[in-house]
Amino acid sequence: MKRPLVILTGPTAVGKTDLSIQLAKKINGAIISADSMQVYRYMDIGSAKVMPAEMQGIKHYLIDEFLPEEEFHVVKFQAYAKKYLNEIYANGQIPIIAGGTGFYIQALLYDIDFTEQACDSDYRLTLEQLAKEQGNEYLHQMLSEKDPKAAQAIHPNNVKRVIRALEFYEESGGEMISTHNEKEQEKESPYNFSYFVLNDLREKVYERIDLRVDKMVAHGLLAEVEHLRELGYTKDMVSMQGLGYKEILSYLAGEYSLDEAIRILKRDTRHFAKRQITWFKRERDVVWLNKNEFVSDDKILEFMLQTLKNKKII
RNA sequence: GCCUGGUUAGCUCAGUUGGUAGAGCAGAGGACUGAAAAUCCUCGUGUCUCUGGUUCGAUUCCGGAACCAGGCA
Repeated sequence: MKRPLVILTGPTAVGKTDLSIQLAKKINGAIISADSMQVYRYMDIGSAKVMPAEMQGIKHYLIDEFLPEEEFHVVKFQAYAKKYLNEIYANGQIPIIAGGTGFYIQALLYDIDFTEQACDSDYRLTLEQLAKEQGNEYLHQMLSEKDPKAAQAIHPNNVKRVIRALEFYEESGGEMISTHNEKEQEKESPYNFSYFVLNDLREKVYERIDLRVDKMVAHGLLAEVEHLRELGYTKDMVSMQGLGYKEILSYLAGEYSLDEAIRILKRDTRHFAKRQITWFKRERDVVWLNKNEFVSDDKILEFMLQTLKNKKII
């Protein structure tokens, strides 16, 4: 018998947080956040983090669990989420994965195999150096010789991904990432799940993003970023590459005006929302919740509950 | 009222020595399996303000009109 799992995701600023809490209250759920930025402490405003006051007594995991200088990534997410999942099942509750990081959700839902590999950062650094000195094509050529399929799939300019493929080959002792991915792609989920994607008309999503950025600024985004800077956090850290942090950091460094920083932040957040939607479109077995097709938020919740009952998740 | 400059893609503007046009931004689509709020790829037909004239042919040259900006009164 597969264990139950509820997923609630969607593009940034559609209203996932509130709905996830409403749902958790109805089904005796506990929430695991699938958000690559809300895991970090001190990053509240810019990440639009769920604050304790909003939680209404619902237990939230993977919020505020890491420091901004720590590296968080899919593999860690998967490991922690699996651990918390067991805890939630043991409590007789239903887990709700809520958050907008599609890659994290995928890793957990299909239990993708990230084989233990020594994180040999020396090799990565060497490759990065090579790319800089010899050019992207050179690195891509290297990949062609080791894993032609991967080379075909990855654009030469996508250096990050070319490096990862080479790294994989090196550290797995000659296994190709392309065949590994093919295998993983065919996996079936070990869970009895419902994958909800909350969405709205594009223009509405964009409007809400613009509004939310203005609110963030009004509520002290600048002070928050200044504080992080004082604590010694810099732009090269993964956490500081989050939307709202990198732009304000650039502004504080004098790279451009505040107005410009805000303009760029809004624009890049819109682009991000679009990418999220693209990701979810590609995922299998997704249930879309288009806000414009419901008369009220209550109806969305009702629909979700019905879907969960039909699938015998609740 | 006069003078000067402008009016070209949703926006900012290039450009065509006369053969119906192209960048940036915005926008759209896509990829993604140990950085994912990251990283990367693809996509540009629009009464070239209107109206006369010259011309085989005008968005491009000439005249007039309208609107916008600045200057002078």
